[in-house]
Amino acid sequence: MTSDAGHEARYRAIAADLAAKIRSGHYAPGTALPPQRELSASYGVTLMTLRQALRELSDERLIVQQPGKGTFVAPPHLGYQLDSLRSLADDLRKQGHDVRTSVAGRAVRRAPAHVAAELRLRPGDSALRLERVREFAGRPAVHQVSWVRRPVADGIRDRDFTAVSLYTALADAGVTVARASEVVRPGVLDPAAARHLHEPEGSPVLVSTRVTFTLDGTPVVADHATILGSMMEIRTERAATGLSLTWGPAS
Amino acid sequence: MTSDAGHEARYRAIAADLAAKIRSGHYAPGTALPPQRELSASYGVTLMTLRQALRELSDERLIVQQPGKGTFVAPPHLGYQLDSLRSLADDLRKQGHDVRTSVAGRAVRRAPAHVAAELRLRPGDSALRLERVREFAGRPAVHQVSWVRRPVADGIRDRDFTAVSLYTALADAGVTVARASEVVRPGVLDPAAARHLHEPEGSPVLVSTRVTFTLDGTPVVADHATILGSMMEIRTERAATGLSLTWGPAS
DNA sequence: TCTTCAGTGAGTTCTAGAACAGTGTGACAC
DNA sequence: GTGTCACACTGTTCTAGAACTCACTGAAGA
Repeated sequence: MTSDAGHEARYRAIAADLAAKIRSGHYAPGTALPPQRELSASYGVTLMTLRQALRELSDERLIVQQPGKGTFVAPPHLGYQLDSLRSLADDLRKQGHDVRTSVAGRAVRRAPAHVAAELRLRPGDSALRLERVREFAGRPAVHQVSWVRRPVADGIRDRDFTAVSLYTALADAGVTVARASEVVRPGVLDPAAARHLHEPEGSPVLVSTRVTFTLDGTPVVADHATILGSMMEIRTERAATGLSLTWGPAS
Repeated sequence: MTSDAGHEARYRAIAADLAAKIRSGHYAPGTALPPQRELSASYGVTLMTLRQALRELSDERLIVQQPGKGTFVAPPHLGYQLDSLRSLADDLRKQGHDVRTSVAGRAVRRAPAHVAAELRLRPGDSALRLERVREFAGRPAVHQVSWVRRPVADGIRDRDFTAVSLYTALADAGVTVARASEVVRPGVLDPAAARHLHEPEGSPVLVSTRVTFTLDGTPVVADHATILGSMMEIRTERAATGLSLTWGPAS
């Protein structure tokens, strides 16, 4: 059958449904899902089909299966594919996660020295400062301050950044992003970011500093992100065929 | 079923056999494997079981499946391109830095539960525990505990690990490393590692957990490294062409 | 000559069970 | 009390098919 809604496989539909229930909190992190036989009965499919759905969720690290014990909901899962040039929020949404962005500040002002250096500005030049907080699973997870070089900034300063990613706005303004350079360091939560992230000072965090370049090598965006260690981790898969790097769940 | 060598799953045995045939050149890169129905018949298993074996190989990126066309052996030769599988120390040495290794412990003992899970050992199985401290620029920077699966461990336990990297020792012992999976989290320095690293407890660190696999998908090494944040950072370069990831000294 | 369309063979999804392997519990014997 | 064992419950592996989609090919029709 599979004749109903388009041509999506049954197990994919089940996986999507379970994923939605996990993300909505219907199945809370740490709790056990119903037994596989029970789930397969309630979805009206075979154990094998249900297990294929669970495998999808397991690949996405949404669940953890333990022989003899049960299937448990993993801690909140963030997956940010860094091997593309997509923005963080775009990537998360592509995976179906609900990520909310709130704008804590937006203003054109003089860039501080270290930003001016990253964007190769003259001292005293102004740029667009965009301060955002990313919420995942109802909890603030990332505090991000982005500086955008002018005149690019003037074309995007009035966009609604709660609904549109910075990368999308840049693309709409005709700016093509070619490459990005990022440095990630461990750190502890400082007072300024702690206010936005509602986590005690001194908590382990990842501090990401990223500069994004256009095709002609001009730096257009300088990013400084504080990422809660309790919410995110970095995963790499290295093989002879290549390398992939992912932000993922803190487990 | 599974009556012969222990209780290895049938599909794993088939995956290992196919992987060996691919490695030996019996199935050359770029060529098509026999159809699934033919393979399932020749192995005397169901299509579902054979497909589970193929899924393993697909996860290892040894094969590429194309609906309507066939199953093809992935192009690259996997034995020699270990550049992307360099160890952390090798990575730094290639950048011209002087890295010293001291061995703080070496013993065969029962693997703790989380290690046994990562290496797919039976509870109670023993493995080689190798504890090393990496010094960089004259200061201890990384505390690393590696567990090596037996019988591989028996072939390398007497090597001088202050002079030879674990990966090199594995290669000398005839163990070909195919891929590695690594997770990096931010953390704060715990008392045990603080003793080796001469840094105050609570300092920001990166905690790396890595599992390294052979060609047939067997996990051989489970690594747990504590990396001082004041000494090390992660750098990524992203472009349309690909991704590179390097460890580097904090600047 | 060009288009269409049925046939063939490939991978993919699914059914309806059965048996196996860890994990925990509770009854029973000591 | 304490140890042991049977049993129930969990995830895991496997069988023997059947029907599906996708890619290609070649013959029939326009």
